Amino acid sequence: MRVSALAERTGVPVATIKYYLREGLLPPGVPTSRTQAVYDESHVERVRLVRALTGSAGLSLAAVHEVLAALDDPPSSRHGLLGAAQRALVADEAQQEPPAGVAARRRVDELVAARGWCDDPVLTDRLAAQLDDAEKAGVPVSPEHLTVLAQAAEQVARGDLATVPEVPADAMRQVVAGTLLTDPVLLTLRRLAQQWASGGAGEVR
Amino acid sequence: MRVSALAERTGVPVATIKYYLREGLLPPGVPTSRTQAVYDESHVERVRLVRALTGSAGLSLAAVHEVLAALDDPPSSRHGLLGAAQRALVADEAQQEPPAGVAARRRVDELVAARGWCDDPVLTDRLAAQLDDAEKAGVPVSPEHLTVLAQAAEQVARGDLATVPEVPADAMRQVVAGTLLTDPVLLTLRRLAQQWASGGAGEVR
DNA sequence: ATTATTGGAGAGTGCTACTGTCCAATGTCA
DNA sequence: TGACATTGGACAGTAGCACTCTCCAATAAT
Repeated sequence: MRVSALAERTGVPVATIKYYLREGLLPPGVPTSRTQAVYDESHVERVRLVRALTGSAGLSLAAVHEVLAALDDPPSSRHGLLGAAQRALVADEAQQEPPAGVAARRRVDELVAARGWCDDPVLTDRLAAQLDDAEKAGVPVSPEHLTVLAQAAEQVARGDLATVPEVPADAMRQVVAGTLLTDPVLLTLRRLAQQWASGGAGEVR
Repeated sequence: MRVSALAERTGVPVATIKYYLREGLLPPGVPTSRTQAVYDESHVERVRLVRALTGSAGLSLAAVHEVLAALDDPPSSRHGLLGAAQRALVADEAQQEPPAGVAARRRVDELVAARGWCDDPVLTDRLAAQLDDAEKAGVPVSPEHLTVLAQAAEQVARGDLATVPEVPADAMRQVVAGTLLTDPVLLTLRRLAQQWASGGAGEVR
């Protein structure tokens, strides 16, 4: 398969594929001469993955790059696999957060302790900053509301882990790409469920 | 309060506030002369809301504009309020989705029917497109997984509605801004819960 | 009277994700 | 064999977004 065929299979313009190759998002094809190379199914999948991650998942190409690096270097043991997957997920858009208030920090620490979660500093910092943001915007998150969200998150997480296959490389793909791609799904479901919970069909126009 | 004071109160540069004024994200202050106007607390809140929505919630300024328009025009009756809030939420980033496969469409229809949800065409279309995206990326969402997500979404939605105050304007703010700002919170909680569900502290570095 | 600030307007910036153009080397088909 | 299309590689150009800068005459503060 040459570039034009790859472009046709994926629906992505040749110019864009060349760009992805240059940026290292796509491994080079196998050269058959000085000005020719062939691509295979793995390239098709990779392009589709990139498109899905930048599309509905909304990642930047830089974030996609990190995710792909993690997927290409899966730990051989099953132990530590989820840790690696987590690191890839957590780093996906590591915006440096401002300090985050002390009050928010304490609430997060209490939540983590109450639920018996482990205290990942990156994630808890981020969470504290997000709660701070909401508070500053005049829409504070009540402890009860936060608890409900946390319970739902646990339910989701259990469901996520139930789908993980045995093979490490597949497991990585499933956890990392699966989580990133179902993030928007979860948010859409939330809106649908809000309509349902608010009394349903009558409200919708 | 003049611009410089507003800037100091919110931590946003004067130039940016001028920009927001120009773009209509911030209502003009009350002019006291030809080259002077005063701003009040509502302006401070508005700036903070805009920053929160573009920050952790990740909305574009165009999306923020739509959300603010909805907040500034709350329906007087409690009936239809949630409908209006929903419309604002749903339109927040109305990327026009490609057709979305027939299979995905049917799965969504079945899910909506099974759970007794109402069939908002915009949301169900979006959901179908997202499932399609995941499938094309090689990370299909199993029916069981989707069901788990839907159940969690219902739980979240019930919690969301429990926090809604009586006053329509406040209710709008709470539902619309609250949902948008807790979207990222929910996703962060999901990652924390995944670490917890995967065996916890041992996995984390 | 002097200095700082204001609203308003327009131009300029930096970043991201492409997109277009050009090239000589190579492949494809007549 | 020749005409034409395609390829990899390099670089410049573009569009959109969210600011940011500069300028201005008219105030406001001291």
